[in-house]
Parts: sequence; structure tokens; C-alpha cells
Amino acid sequence: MSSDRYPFREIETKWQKIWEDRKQFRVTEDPSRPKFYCLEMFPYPSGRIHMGHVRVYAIGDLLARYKWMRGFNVLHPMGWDAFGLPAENAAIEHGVHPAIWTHENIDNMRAQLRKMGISYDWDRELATCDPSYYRWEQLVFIKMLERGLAYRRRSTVNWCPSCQTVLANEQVEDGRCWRCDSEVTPREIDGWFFKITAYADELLAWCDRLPGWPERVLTMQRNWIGRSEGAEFDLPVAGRPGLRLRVFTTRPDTGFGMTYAVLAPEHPLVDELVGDARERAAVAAFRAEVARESEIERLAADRPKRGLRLSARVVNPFNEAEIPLFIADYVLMGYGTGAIMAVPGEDQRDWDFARAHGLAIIETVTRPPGWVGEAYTGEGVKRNSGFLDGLTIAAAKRRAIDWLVARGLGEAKVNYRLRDWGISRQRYWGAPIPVLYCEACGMVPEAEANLPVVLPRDVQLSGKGGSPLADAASFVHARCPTCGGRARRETDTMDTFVESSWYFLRYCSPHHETGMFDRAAVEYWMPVDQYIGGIEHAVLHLLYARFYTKVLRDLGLARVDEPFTALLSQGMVIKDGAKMSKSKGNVVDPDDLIRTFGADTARLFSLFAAPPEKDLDWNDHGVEGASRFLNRVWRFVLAHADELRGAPSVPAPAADGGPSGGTPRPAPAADGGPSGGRLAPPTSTDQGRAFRRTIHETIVRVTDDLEHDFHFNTAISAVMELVNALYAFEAASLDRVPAGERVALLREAVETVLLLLGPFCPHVTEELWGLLGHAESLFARPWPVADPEALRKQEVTVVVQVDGRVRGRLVVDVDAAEDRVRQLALGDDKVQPWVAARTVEKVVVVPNRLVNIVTRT
RNA sequence: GCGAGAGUGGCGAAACUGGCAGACGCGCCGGACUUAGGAUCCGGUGGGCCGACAAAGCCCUUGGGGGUUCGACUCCCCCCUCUCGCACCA
Repeated sequence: MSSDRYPFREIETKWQKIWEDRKQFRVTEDPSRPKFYCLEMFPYPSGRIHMGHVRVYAIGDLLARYKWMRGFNVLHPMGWDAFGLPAENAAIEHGVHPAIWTHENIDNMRAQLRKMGISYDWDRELATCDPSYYRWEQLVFIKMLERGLAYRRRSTVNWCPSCQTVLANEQVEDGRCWRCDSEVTPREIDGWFFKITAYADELLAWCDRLPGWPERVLTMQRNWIGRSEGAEFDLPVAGRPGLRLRVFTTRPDTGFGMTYAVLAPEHPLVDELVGDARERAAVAAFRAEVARESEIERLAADRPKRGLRLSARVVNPFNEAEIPLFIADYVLMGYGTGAIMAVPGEDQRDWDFARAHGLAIIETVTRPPGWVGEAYTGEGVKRNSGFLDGLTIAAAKRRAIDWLVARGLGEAKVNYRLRDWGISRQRYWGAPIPVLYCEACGMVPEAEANLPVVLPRDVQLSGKGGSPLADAASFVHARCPTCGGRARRETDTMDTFVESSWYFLRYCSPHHETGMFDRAAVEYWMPVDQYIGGIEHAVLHLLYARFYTKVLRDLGLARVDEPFTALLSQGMVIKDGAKMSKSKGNVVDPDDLIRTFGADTARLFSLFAAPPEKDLDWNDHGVEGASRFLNRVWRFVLAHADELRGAPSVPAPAADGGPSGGTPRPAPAADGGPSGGRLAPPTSTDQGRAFRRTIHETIVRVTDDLEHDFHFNTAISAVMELVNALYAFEAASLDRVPAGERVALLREAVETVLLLLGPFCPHVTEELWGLLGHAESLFARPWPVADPEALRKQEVTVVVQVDGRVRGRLVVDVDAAEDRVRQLALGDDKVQPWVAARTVEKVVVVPNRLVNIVTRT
């Protein structure tokens, strides 16, 4: 079956070696050329690449090679997100050290990626578990500590019992661990945090300035940050002078509608407010009941709101009314002040609770006529609201805040859903946090001269809980960098998302030894022009990396506001309607695929089967189709190689940029093939002219598809059409087109196919390019530019409609006079019967496209 | 519930600012070449009128229903379905 396929194995091995030996894709800063930084999210070295990797790296390589041909200085690096739990779990299960396991996996995956033939600058490869990498992150940690951007505190965190570590909020999905899907439980623990909330406003504001990002991702980030404007103010506790309850609200205008107040069950004020032992017991019971529920149960929609009425009462400062106070499970300690004023008239949650507990409901916004419903949250004029009556909601909000401020009760306040990023992990295989606890000095950062704090090799990994580093005596016991006294090292390691928050900066100067990166290199390469990765990182990695980049900027290390100018979120690879997984038995192994069909076919199908942002439905027959297509190209060139070599090569485009704003290469390769021709093929016949137009229309179509919309699938189909046309022309032109002209056109078509297809299928196109007599790499050639002369049309087919239905066609000169086209249409044989018995009311002529004759009886 | 996106042949999908719906590929059908073909090449392939075949033609068709327009997959309104994200965030 494969015996008739072109020899992809030899060809792919051959060219991979040549590219590597030549270091063809190694780049350095070159101020004379425009740069293009093309980056795919680096992989976790799990050991094997999967089809998702094939897809994302095929996309990245396509863009990198295309930009390369367009004359850009392209940075296209690859590395390894090498810290993380799987390595540690493998160590526990199989007794192999995480470092060894990781490096073996990296070696395997590097070999797999090489077989894909991707244009990486391998000299820039990095692994985040390397001390020469993470040392800079430790240095930045210390600087963040100095500025209060890193801090330690005790808090309730998300604990994954399976991973035996803490998770950041972003890493919990529906109450489950993002990695292992275990149910997360709350735990009170000391840990380190990055103050991402200090950047909430900036992260949010820049969401409006990232036009190259998918709206979907920006929306997710905006939601995650969750900015809301409102007010914070105090409710005095009735009969307890000096005791106040602080609440946050986004609707200060509804203060007069506040008929009760609610505290989160774990609110610290609750203990001060309980009256007697009986109430104390009731509170304890209520808290226990709430705590017993898992996160997942609490998240279940539409569950009744439960609450407990306290004996204490508070005073509504707006109307001096004494109102009841509750603790209830629908108020969360983690947001705002952990306490709310309840306005059942204008808040559905409060309405539900008020109805369940027989509480008063006051409407403070005039409902529209005929409105029926429960709580009303729409626009309207204020009523039942004292000094706010008659105002709009917006005006009333301002007036209410002014009123609170004037009385010293509160102020305007912005709240965020975003929490600080908890980066402590109670695990081994991560970057050590460079901090010590001195018996004399307390918590002190490690001295910069002592960095890196290297992860010790000899550690017992049991998986039984507790930081493994805590058991490594040689690591834990250290000298205080300040006083020289006895000190204990921090044994938490950093979340691996810290490493992936700056690897794109390290790529700019991966071997830089005196700092995180070389400033000039970063100035030249950053930001990343095109970032490509999965949607699963819409908030996680992409938010952290944006934050960390801004921190580095504010530390004076780099002048970059945003790391990624444009983002492409590629869809998943699915098969038989489901995500590929071992349990479903629908996994396609990239190695098998490449062995059977070759890397070019694997890449071509990945790019052809669906547009990149959609899920890709894997189809084995479709892969065969892709393979068949490449064979078709291969066979044509081989059958005609001798003949084609004698014809003049395609003229290299003049170095004046392309049709779509690309930037020029400096000098076209002086490699015109053996005959060195530079002239456009003659087109003395209609057939020749039509074929040449097809060639150049294909150039326009493919270029537009790549440049504007990432329509890789339609770009490929355009090339397929050209190949179909090539076969057709070859067969039909033999006696009709002069031999010299014919072979010149065939050569122009073939070379155009190879150039356009090169970034998709680099090996086979390189090989065929060589067979045509070219000494230089296809990728040293500029991207083809359409010849306007070839695109010019003499005639066009115009559709003739009668009352919107196609009844005939006309072939007319391009830009023929409207009147003439109208007359031809009306007189057309096919059209006549449809208009004969009717009155022509109107004739619409769309130049070069269509005529619509509108009639009535 | 809120937000975003999507719904087009047997399947993956095309269709630029409204202008020939279904490009390209898969699958299927037929033919050619062949000892043979699961290789290759050529042709056909949305549904219906429609029959033993063919040609030509007509009608219907982009989730459903309305609307705007000479003309709607595309724009507007209503509804249905699916996917994703957020989900007591005050």
C-alpha cells in the first residue's frame, strides 16, 4: 500500500539533517530587518507528543516559515516546561528521580519534534528545571518581596488531596483540580502569594488594547478579573456603641431598601455578636452544616439559601431603621467585606432569602408599567428613598456615596473577583522559594550572591504529604544571609506557572549569564508577534504571563507592557466525536502517523481538515487524502523533471513587498535555476493565458488566506485546485500551446505550487525544488508575488437572473458598459421566455457579476 | 441564570464589504489502465419532479418562523438546539 508513495522517509530525514547542519533557522538580532517572533506554547515533557502538539506546532511552523519567506527575521524557539507534578509522581511510582525522568522525556520528545521538521532555532532550547533558568526567577522573587509584590500569609486555600498541594484559584475548575480532577478541599495554611490584584486594573484595561487576541479569551479574562464599582460603608450594631459591620455594595442607591443584613458564616465579627451559650451553639451548628458541604455541592445552582438569624441587630444608616442580622451561606467571606446589606426589592438573591424568612421588601426603583417579577434590577426612577427620590439609579449612586462620605460612614470602593496568586506548592519538583527563617532575624530573603538556591538531588519522595524538602536536612539547615546564624530554608516550591510566565523573554537571550535576559535582545524581539496555544490557558497561563511581564517592567528589567501581540487559540483534536483519550481508545499516535505517511502529510492534514480555531475532527481517510495529494505533486514533478529543468525558472518577485503589507526580503536569492531565466512565460494562447491567470490567482488567494484570517484550510484547497489545473493543462495543452511556452508555464505552475506549499510541507517541497535544479533552499526564496499582468481578465461571465432566479449567463468584456450588458441580458435566448409574457419593471446591473431583471405581470 | 460562539450535503468544510450556495477534501457510484488493485487516471455525486437510460428543464434547500431588499448562509426581530466560559462575586 505504501509502496507507491513517494519516499517521504528518506526525504524527511535528509532535509531535517541538512537544515540542522546548516543551522538554517538560527537567528540573531538584525536591526536592518523586521523581526517576527513566532511562539507556540512550550510543552510539558510528558514523554510523548500527542496530536494536539502536532497541530499547534504545524501551525507555528507554517507561520514561521511563511514569515521567513516574506523577509522577516523570524525567532522561532522551543523549550520545556520541565517542572511539575507528573515527574514527581513518576518518581514515587517507579523510583526514578524526577530529574532523570524529565530529561529522558525531553530527549524523547525532542526527537519526535525533530521528525516533524519544524524550523526551530534549537540553539535557544531551554528547560525550566535548569538552575541557570530558575535562578533568575528567584532573583525576581526577592525583588518582588522587597516591593511587597510577593508576601506570605495564612489563609484558607484550595487543597488538592491527590496532588498533596495547594492550588491557585485559577487552577480550580468546578471545585476540582485542573490537573487531576480530584475534589478540592479548603485548608488553612501559610503560603506565598504574588500580588496580582495590584495589577487588576491594568490587566483589565489592556484587554481593550489587544486587538490580536480572540474576543472569547479577553472576555474570559475580564470576567475572571471581575471588577465591580460600588461603595463600602459601616452599619452600626444596635445597642453596641463602637461596634460596626462593614459592607460592600454595587448599589449604594438602594440603601433605603435595606431591610436586613447578612454576614458570611465564618465572618470574625460573628463571635463578638453572639449573645449567650444557646446562640453560640446554634452558630456553631450552622457553621458545621455549611462546612460539611463540599465546594461542589455549594456550587450547585438553585439550592435554597440557608441562614441563621442572630440576636444582634444593626442600624440602616439611611433611614435609621433597626433591622435584623443573619449569617447565611449565600454570602462569601472571600469577596468584598464578607458582609452585605440586603435589598430584596432590587436583588434576586436577597429576594429569595427574604421570602423564605418572612422579611420586609421595599421597592426603591419605580417599575415600568406592566412589569411583573420578583426583584427588579433594571433602570428606573428612585422612590421610597428619602433624599434620593426622583433621581436615576446612576445619579442616586453618586449622591448616596457623597452622603456616606460626608457622614464619615464609608466611601466609594472598587472590588475584584481576582484574588492574589497563591504560588506555594508543597512539592519537590519545582523552583525553591529563596527565603530563610532565621532564629534571630526572622524571615529573610536569600542573598543575591547565594543564588541560585538549587533544588537538592537527594530527597526521599513518598507522596505521603508535607513538603519533601522539609525532610532534606542538608537543604533545610542553612546560615542566615544577614546575621550568619542558624536558619531554616523555606521548603515550599513555586507554582510551575511562574516559570512559564517569562520563558518567552528568556528565549531572546537564552544563554545570558548575568541576568534574566539581555536587555537589547528583549528590546529587539519582544513582544511575541504571534502566540499559539490551547484555549485551556485562557485565564491561567495567559493571565499570569501578562502579570509577570508587567512586574518585570516595573522592576525596570524590560520595557514591555504586554507579552503577546496576537494570540491564536487552536481547537482540540478530536476523533469519533470525542477528545482523544486512552480510555476511549481513539488515540492517534503521531509516531505511527509519521511512520506511515510522513511528517508532511501529518502536518498537511492537521492544517487542512479544519480552520485552526475550531476543533479538528481526525479522520484516517482524510489523512490518506492529504497523502494522495502530495503524491500527486511528487509524481508530476518527477515525470516532468527533465523537461522542466530546461525551462526558465519562475521570476523571483521584485523586492518591494507583497500584496498585503508584508515587508521585503533584502535580496532575492540569486538562484534562478540552471537556465537562470527571469522572464515571465509567454502566453500567446487563450489556454496559456487562462492557466497563467489560475497560477497567479492562487498566489493571491493563498497569501490573503495566510495574511488575514489564518484560513489555512482554504489556502491548501487553493493549491489543490492549482494542482488539478496543472494536470488538466498538461493534458489539454499538448497540441494547442507552443512547446516552449507550454513547458515554461508548467514550470511556473510547479514552482509556484512548491513555494506556496513549502511552509505547509517543507520536506517534500524542498526535495522537489532541488529536483528542478535549484541549489539553494526553497526557504531562501521569497514568497511569490502575483503578476498583475497575469491577473488581468479580458472577459467575465455575468449571471442573468429574472426575479432573482438564474436563467442565463453572458460572457462579456471586463467592465463592459452597463447599457450594453443590460441589452445583451434582455435579448438572451435563455432569458427571453421568462420575460416575454411579463413587463420588465427594473433591471439591476452589478458590473462584472450579475444582471437581475425584475418583472411584474 | 449571565456572557461568548456555533447550527450549511452521507462526513470535514467553503462562500471577500448582501450578488451563481455547497469550492477543496473524504466517502460513495461509474468508467479507463491492469493478471490483479485497496495504486493511479477520468467522470458523476444536496433533495425532488424522475420512470429502463440519457439530455434538457423546472421546483425545493444554509436549525425554525417573520422582516428589510431587485436579490439574504450573510442584515434586523422572535424562537429552537448545541458547545464553551462564568456562576450565590453583593
